[in-house]
Formats: sequence, structure tokens, C-alpha cells
Amino acid sequence: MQFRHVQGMEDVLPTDSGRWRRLEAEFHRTMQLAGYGELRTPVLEHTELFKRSIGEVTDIVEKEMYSFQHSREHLTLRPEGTAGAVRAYVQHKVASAEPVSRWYYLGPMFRAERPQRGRLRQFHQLGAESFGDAGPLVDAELIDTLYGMLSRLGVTELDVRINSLGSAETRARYRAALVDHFTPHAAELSATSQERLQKNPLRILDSKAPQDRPLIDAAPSILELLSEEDRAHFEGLQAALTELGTPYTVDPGLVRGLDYYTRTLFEIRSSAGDLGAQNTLLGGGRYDGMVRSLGGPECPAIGFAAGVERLLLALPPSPSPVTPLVFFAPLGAAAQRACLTLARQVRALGHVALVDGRGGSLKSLLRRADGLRAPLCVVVGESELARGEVQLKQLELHQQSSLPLDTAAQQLAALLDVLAAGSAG
RNA sequence: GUGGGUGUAGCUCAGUGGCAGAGCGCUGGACUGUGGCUCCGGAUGUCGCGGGUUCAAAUCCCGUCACUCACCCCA
Repeated sequence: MQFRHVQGMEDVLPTDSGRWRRLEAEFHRTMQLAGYGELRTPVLEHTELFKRSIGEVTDIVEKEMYSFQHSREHLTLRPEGTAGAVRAYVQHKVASAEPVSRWYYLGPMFRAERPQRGRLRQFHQLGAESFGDAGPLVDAELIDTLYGMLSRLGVTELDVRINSLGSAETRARYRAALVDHFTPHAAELSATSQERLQKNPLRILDSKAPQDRPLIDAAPSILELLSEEDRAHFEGLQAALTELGTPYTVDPGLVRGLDYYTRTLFEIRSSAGDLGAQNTLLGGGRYDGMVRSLGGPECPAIGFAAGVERLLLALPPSPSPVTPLVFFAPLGAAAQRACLTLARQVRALGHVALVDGRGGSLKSLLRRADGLRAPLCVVVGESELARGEVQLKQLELHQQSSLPLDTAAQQLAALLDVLAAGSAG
């Protein structure tokens, strides 16, 4: 019996995890500089939390959640990060401890969808939430921060889309307007759009069916129905983005499948790299009503989430950096033991050291050193031990010299310091 | 859930009825302890699985499973 990973849940082997770490490091740094602190929440939450926050009639809740019952508890593997963040914010009464909270997170999420390029069942998101600030400046700042991060990562062909859904009341008015617009022509719509007309008319705007296009183009725009306050907020956002010089497009057709969004909605897409049909790198928006609806105080909030696997697809290929290391090639049992000690000393000085204890001819040991692209190789045999030295080979330079056994570790570390400084610069 | 594509060595793939293959990778050797190149050798296969047709099946037929891409939806 051969085991495979569960469908849609993939391993990240050490040959690939370097890319992950670089991406994560850039994200940590970006958010820390913007004043966000890292939040870690459990992967498992009560099922009810997601039903309440994401919405009962969304695709995620209706058919994509990994839910199960354990004794009395109904539990679900988190399909996204915002619900858990808001739950933690409310549970720990953070609102009464500080006026504004800026949190970021990263980790695995789970949705039982059919996997395809850029979409897995266990996938990874990095995201952030900002609580307590209702103004459009924080919206603009977040979008600009993310745009900057993507640029620094080398993702090209970025396309920033923004829209405003207005307040809850505005949304209700808009929904009614859409029903009025589409109902007389319901027969001309695609089957799924006809279904959405009943369940969630906003999402007809998302339809890609060509036959729906003319009716969608003729549909009223949410922007026409915005209240005075909604409009001021949206204009404030645009003014700030313009001031920052962050390119954006207002896209009145931008809607989301999650119920909780209000006012600002945004998405950043890219067609760069190996990105397939799933080209939305990140999406987010304001959810001013959610803290309240999960039992907390009235509290405005905005957040975003990005798909790590998609970001990695969009990233330009980069050569994996070679870490300077010393490879110990001992000949014989006594030399092998001596190398263990030397390697430990080198590591204590902060450098990577590998001891090959597999034996074999010196030729094969050197081949292994080459295979690892080790700049330094230390050969130790009986004659070296007898003289109290080791033989150092600088493989790239084709040079060799002898080092006294008792100071070898320091000298090796010093050489590796130089190499590390060289490769970093 | 629906539709398309693909399953042959660790990887990328060739092989359309007649002995299971190539390149890369791995590994051993070419002066008893000196590397990358070169040369010679070696290991790794239920040809996804099950059935059928045939003297003969990786190849044709039926079924099945897996992977993958796309729709839907989303990050």
C-alpha cells in the first residue's frame, strides 16, 4: 500500500520551502513596519462562527467547509482567517484595551473545492485586519502597503480594482434595484444567474456567461446609490490613493462572495508568471458590521487576505541562493569522530557544517562536496590526524592548505564569514 | 457538482501489435588518498489498476482509479 497526500493538500519539500520563507519574511517585515502585530489563532473553530460571519447562503458555507462533530462540538477547519481574528478580538475584549488594533496572520486554510492551478484544498493565506478605524485613510494605506509589497517581491502586471458597496442600508437598496432591473428579463439570463436573482442578486454582476453581458452592462451601478457618507468615504479613499500615486481602477462590477463586506472592496490581480485562471492574488474590504454581529461592540474594520500559493506562482523565478558551508570529508573512523567535533565548533560560530559519515573513496567524498556546491571541504585522514592538522580545500578556487586542528574551526568560520558577506552583497 | 487532457525509470518524455527505451539525475570505477569535464560500468519498471481480443498487448477494446486543467466559486 502506497500512501499519497490527500487530494488538494500538498507537501512543500525543502527544495521549495526557501521560496515560501522568502515570501513570508517579506510579509512579516511589511506588516511590522506598518504597525501590525502577528496574530495566531487555532485552525479549528466552532462551525457556527463561520456560518454567522461568512453567511449561510455562500458557497463556502454551503458546500466547501470541512466540518465534523466531535462528541457534542460542531467544528470546522477554518476556510478563511477573518472570522477567527474577529472572534479573538471580541473574546479578549481588545476594543476596551486599545482604540485601534492592527493584526496580521498567516497559515493554512481549508476549502473542499475541486483543486486546480492556484487553488488547493489546504491552501495558505496571509492576511491582516485593522479594527477601530472607520476612515478611508486606513483603507488607502492598506492597499498601498500591499501594492508596495507585491512590487518589492517582483510581481508584475498588477491590476488594483476598487469598489464601494456602501453601508448595509445602501446595499439593501441596491439589491432591490438590481432585482427590479433583472426580473423583467429573467428569461434571457443564464441558469446560474437566474438562480442568483433569487438568492444573491449582487453576484449576477460576477457572471462570466456571455449572454448575461448586455444586461449586466445595462444594470444600475452601486455607485449611483451611495449615500452621502458612503460617497465621501469612497472619494476619500480615491484621493488618498491618488496622493500616494498608487494606480487603481474603479470597478463597479467588483463584488465578493462573502456576505460581510461593506463600503470599500478591493482586489489585486496579476497575469504574471504561471498564474492560471485564478489570477486574483489578494482581496479584501471593509466589514464594519461584523464585530458587532459576533457579540462585540460597534467597531469598524477592514482586512485582506492573499493566497500564498498564487503569490508563489506569480513570483519571478529566482535562483536559489547557495548557503556557504563547510563539508567534512573524513577518511576512516578516527577522522570521522574528529570531524564531528570540528563541525560542532563551526556551527557554534554560526555557520553550516556537514559531516559525511558514509565513507567511500576520497574521490566520492569530493564529488559529494561538489554536488552540494560547498565552497569549503575539509579532508581528514590518518596522516593529517597524526600531524595534528586538517587539509582545507577551497573547491571553487582550486586551492588547498593545511590548518592546525585546534584553530581550524575559527579559520573555517572566518572564511565562511567572508563568503557569506560576498553572497549577501 | 460538470467538462476536457494525461497516466511508461527518481525527473522530462519517446515508443501505435513482435526482446522495456533515451536524456538528465543517482551510483561505482578509470594510479591503494584528491573534485566539477571526459570515458567505461551499475541500480531503479506490477508500462496506473482490472478484465477482454490476439500466436503475441505499453500499443486495440471495455471498465476503473489517480493526476491535471478549466467551468462554478474564491485568495
